[in-house]
Amino acid sequence: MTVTLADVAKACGLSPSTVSRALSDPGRVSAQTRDKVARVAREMGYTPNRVARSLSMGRTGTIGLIVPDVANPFFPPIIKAVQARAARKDLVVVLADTDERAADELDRARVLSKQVDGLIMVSPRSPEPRIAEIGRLGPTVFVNRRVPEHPSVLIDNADGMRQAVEHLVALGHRHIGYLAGPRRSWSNQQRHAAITEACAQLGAELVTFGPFEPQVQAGVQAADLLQGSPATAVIAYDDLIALGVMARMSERGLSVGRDLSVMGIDDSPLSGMAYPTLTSIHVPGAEAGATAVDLLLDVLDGLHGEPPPPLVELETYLVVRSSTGPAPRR
Amino acid sequence: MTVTLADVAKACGLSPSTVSRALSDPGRVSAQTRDKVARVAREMGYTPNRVARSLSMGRTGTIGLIVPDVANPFFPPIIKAVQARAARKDLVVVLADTDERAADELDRARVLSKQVDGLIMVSPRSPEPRIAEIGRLGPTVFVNRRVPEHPSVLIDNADGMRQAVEHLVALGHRHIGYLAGPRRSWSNQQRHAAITEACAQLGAELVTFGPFEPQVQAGVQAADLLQGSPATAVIAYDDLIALGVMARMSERGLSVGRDLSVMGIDDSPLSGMAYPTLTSIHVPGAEAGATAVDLLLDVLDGLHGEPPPPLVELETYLVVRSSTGPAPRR
DNA sequence: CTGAAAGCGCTTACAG
DNA sequence: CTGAAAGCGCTTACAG
Repeated sequence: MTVTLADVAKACGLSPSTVSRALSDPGRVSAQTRDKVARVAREMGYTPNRVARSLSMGRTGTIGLIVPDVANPFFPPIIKAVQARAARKDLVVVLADTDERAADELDRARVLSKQVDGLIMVSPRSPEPRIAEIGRLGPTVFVNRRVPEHPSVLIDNADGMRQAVEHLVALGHRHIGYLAGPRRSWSNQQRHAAITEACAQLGAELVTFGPFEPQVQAGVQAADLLQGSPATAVIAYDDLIALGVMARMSERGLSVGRDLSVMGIDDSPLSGMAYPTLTSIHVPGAEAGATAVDLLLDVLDGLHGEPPPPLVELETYLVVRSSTGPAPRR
Repeated sequence: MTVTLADVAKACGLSPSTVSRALSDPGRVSAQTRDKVARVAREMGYTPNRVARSLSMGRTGTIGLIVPDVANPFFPPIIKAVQARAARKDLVVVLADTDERAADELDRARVLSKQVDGLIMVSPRSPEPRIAEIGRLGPTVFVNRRVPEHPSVLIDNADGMRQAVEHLVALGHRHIGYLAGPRRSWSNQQRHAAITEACAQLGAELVTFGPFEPQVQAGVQAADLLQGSPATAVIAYDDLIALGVMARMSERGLSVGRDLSVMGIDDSPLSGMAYPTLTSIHVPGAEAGATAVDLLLDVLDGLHGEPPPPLVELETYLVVRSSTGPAPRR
């Protein structure tokens, strides 16, 4: 019922080989053949069977994308970017969401790796050894995690963090709180380190709370922990936690930006939606996604030469909105 | 380099046929054979090539999922649910995001349809005829859109809408605004119709504004249009628009819930994150996603009999939070 | 430029 | 219960 290469060949009075060439590498057949095949194929409504092609070519035209949580607003822009970039390169993307369960990552990666040309692991939560195992499944690029011997797209938190602390210090804040993310998060470690350094350099006192899950609810909880603290400003591991803090403060009748300055990280679409709007550190998720696709393609195409795995580092910067303001007088 | 069925067969001293059976239908071989094959396969690290299997079986074990916008918080829960349900059934899901461009839907569907067993189209924006064409590409289930001759998962807006209007009327609101979604949105039509009916029955005056894009920014714009209106409460096409309205009102120094009651639709995770928290009509996105997978599987498995295409209708209900309150005295 | 042949790695009637 | 054979629909050296 569905028309195959052989059907087209028969209709043209040509061999399947020739039809195949006419369609995929028109330069290698006569102009006459090319035109005829093109016409007949169109008339018959022929569309190549990608599965068959995959089998004989050893390439599926598919890449796998694994993220911790589609519902966390940090990831959708990445997913969109990967998807868009892949589509432009005629690739299709299969998606898996691990629901923030680190233990599921390897499993999902195993399944996907069998039907894709390569994998993009975004913010993987697995411990070191398991990450290495994932890397061995096939061509893999990591986003937001440095993995030895593998191409990775990293976020350089240093600049953004420094700008953030500078901003707060300039506003008169001397005691800054950091609401830590989960321990399994690689970027939490990076962020904590960067902020610690920035505070040391700029003469601010740092107090750390947490760890907290990257969810609004955790921020609500964090807000209450802040009560006895001298911190007049807090930087949250991500925007979700920051939003939770804001919501809770408002609920308690406190003014965010006056009584307490709150800053998020990610600059997710949410930041502009909150009220007051959330000052946040921009993390270029979309660029990271697109870059990851490019890197993966490089690996797939250049399977021969083994150049040192590329490591792209993307920059962060502060976006000031309304949730941060002058330190309150004491 | 990668071990195949044939390798395992040779190592076992059996034919590939037998090894294939031992692995996929153990009941059809001797216990001894079964055990041996299982052991050897494991030892050799054999994993079946899914592409080859797909080609010979005519099933890819993959389903396609097309959504308008991954970044719209209404869709992630659906995506997660589809993904989770599919994973449990040993299916992998390939995702496409059309960026709210109705014109891209058919194209993306065409590409995907060639490498999946079936398609799930969520809230498709294409006009009628093009939707029909998509339906002809292969087994397809539609979510949030009624398509003749095709299984669909629909959202029954009537209950939720009625509850919403009842709630507002009970609070003393007599003039209600509806901030319409885009014309291409099927559910916008449904919602508009349902709210119109509810208002008529409950004796409230309805004023419609829009259409607006499902984005926060559009809500900001809508808030200003409300200025001269007698409406003391508004129901927005979706939570994003509602949030925009809220943000803008707060910016203008007005109190949401007092000066103006605002209600969203979708009850997306966002609703609980806003301040004040957003009263919204719950739309069971996750259930819809899971149901869609089940329906699709039914179609795929029962290709023989042609029972009338199932049409599942999911209910909506009101979730009262803090953005709605008594009508202000005039 | 074109064709016959082999191969990609599995599955599945058909015999035995 | 097991095997030989054909087939899924394409691609690609190898000849000519």
